[in-house]
Amino acid sequence: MTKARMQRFKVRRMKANARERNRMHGLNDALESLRKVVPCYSKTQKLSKIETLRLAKNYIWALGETLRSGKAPDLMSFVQALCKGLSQPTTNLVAGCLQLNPRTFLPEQTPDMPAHLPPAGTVAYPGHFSYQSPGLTAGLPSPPYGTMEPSHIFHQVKGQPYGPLEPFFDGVLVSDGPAFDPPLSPPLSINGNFSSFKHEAVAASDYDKSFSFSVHYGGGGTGGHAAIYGGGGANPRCSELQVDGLMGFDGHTHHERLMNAQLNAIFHDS
DNA sequence: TAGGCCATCTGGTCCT
DNA sequence: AGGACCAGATGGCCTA
Repeated sequence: MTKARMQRFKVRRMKANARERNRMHGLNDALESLRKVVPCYSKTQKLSKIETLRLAKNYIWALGETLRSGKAPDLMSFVQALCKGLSQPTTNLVAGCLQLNPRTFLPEQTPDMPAHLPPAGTVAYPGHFSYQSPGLTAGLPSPPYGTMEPSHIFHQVKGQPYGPLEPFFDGVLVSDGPAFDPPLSPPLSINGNFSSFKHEAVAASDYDKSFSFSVHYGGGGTGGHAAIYGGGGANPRCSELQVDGLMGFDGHTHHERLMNAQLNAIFHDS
């Protein structure tokens, strides 16, 4: 290779390297944006790339499942769905963000919860207990955590310090935990997310009635997955929902229109 | 010190 | 030809 050709190669390589750097920076910027919209954003303890993607996937899935079922989940089921497949530190972070009592976070350590059968008429979250974090059994992990205050979980509820669901989580929400960072994430809330569409909270009694998410204990398996993805597809078709025009989609099926109506009944003023 | 995570470089492939 | 994308290699940093 002549000296001139070598020089041209070097220049080309430098330009390619610069482009690749910029490309990766763009990718990282997008990932940082994602970190800020998934639950448990913390400046002090940043989620890794892979954990951010996993958490985002779980978050989307859990929200979609909520939309599909048309029923508000209980907090623990929701968090356990969020934590599926996450590493122990990230699982601990999620627990810390929600200020959950880890003893109630693990199903096998909640004697007052049915350990094998979800209540009748409930929506199962199959396979969402496959990960059992040993760190959680010993108590809350050390700070720093991200934050998801109970007041943010149910922040849209009028006239309630923590929202109408708070009584349901007695013994779950930790009131005297370590000092947390100021809240950074958007509200982690089935109810909060819906209420952000509607700007109106559901009455406490309605939450009571619609609280029907449950957990499917026993390690999942193929049957459990069939339960998740059965009924015509993996995607709960949340895009079909028309919530204040944020998520419109043409081509509603009859079932989707019914679901839409059901969700409207649940999450809109009644 | 090992392992995890990350940024960067590099060469290959595909597309315009 | 040049750019975008991808995956492997490498070295640095941090933490348990």
